[in-house]
Amino acid sequence: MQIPEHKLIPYIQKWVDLLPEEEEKILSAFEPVELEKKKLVLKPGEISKHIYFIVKGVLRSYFVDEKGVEHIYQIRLENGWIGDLESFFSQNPAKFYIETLEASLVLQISNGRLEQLYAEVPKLERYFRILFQKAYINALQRLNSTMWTTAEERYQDMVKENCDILQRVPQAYIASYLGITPESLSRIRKKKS
Amino acid sequence: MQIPEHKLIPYIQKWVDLLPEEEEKILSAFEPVELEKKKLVLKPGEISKHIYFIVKGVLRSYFVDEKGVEHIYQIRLENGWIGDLESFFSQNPAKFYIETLEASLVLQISNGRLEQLYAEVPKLERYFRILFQKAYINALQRLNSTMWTTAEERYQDMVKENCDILQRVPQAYIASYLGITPESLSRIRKKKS
DNA sequence: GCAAATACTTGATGTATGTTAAGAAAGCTG
DNA sequence: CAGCTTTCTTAACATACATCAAGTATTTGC
Repeated sequence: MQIPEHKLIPYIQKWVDLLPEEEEKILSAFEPVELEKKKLVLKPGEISKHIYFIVKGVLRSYFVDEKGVEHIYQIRLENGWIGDLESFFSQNPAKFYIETLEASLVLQISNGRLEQLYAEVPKLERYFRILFQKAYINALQRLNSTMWTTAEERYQDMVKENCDILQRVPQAYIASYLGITPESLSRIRKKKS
Repeated sequence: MQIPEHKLIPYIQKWVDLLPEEEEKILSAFEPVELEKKKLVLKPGEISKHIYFIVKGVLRSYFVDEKGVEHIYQIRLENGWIGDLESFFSQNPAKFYIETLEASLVLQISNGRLEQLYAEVPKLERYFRILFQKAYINALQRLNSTMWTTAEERYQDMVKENCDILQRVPQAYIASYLGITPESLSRIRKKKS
């Protein structure tokens, strides 16, 4: 399959300069995959084989608690990465589902191939170091706001940032992502207007 | 100052193999600093100059909200890293305080020196890539438990893990770290016994 | 070893958000 | 566009945790 147009390389170049041959090596390590809407690419108990760079579409990761309630912990759009990192890097059974919310196109890479790629293009360690650094800082900020602000403030922040997610995913998913019930989010939205 | 005994190198070697000369380069980049108890090493508004590897002692990072309430978001012990990463890496004004809770000994490194060290010892990119990867996975787990379990469960989990923090820091700090008030933690503890 | 400061506990009451249940609105599909 | 399904809203009531206020225990400094 011809790799469709995407921004993987520009997004890496934001942080590290690549030689043409390095770009080549990176591109050939990723495999494009088209996914229909509502497609599960990972289920709890499986060993996560891939992480995914999203070229087009929306994916979420979530788990289901003992009562059968879904809890979404990530929603990612174009040019974002998604995966169950714990399972992918440690090759332990996954704890999460990963699923498309729209028909999507992703570039996937396996754990083994990524390790090989690190050896071929050491600069990539730097790229992923910076990526995880930023992801970590982000996760801590989200943790702070979850612990120390109301759901209402968290929702208003999302609105203020004009977050694309709001336009693209059902409200119940946004509620779960914010850590509240759909009923609560509905009430919050009512209050504002 | 002679560098006191510490486990920085063994902790790095857990993830990457170092040549003797690489160990040398790393060691010479870090500066040991002794800190008294309750010493602030960073205040909001300052640009964070260093990150710290803790040889001995306990440090916390926290912020103070508009009402003057402290919110602790990290407590770190021996062989852990602490810093305001956002400020350190972006050289933006810090949002957090960082403070010792005991007399402590840390190894500090500046942003510029760390970049230089990455150039001298590229393997370090790999070490920090893995470190941030794990920190990120951890932060997401903490986020999950904060959103979707009760404070009581979170506290009991800490007890079950036999977390060293419980023995070493005042209860009010643990409450804040768990995202609740000291009064609530006191009641949770009462219930159990 | 005593006073003062700090840390922890307890109780009464308030509030944000959850739960349950039902109905209204919107989106799909033939 | 009719009917079915999914999503969203609304209301009454429940609950975990916060807040405020006071009292008790523990630590610290002289």
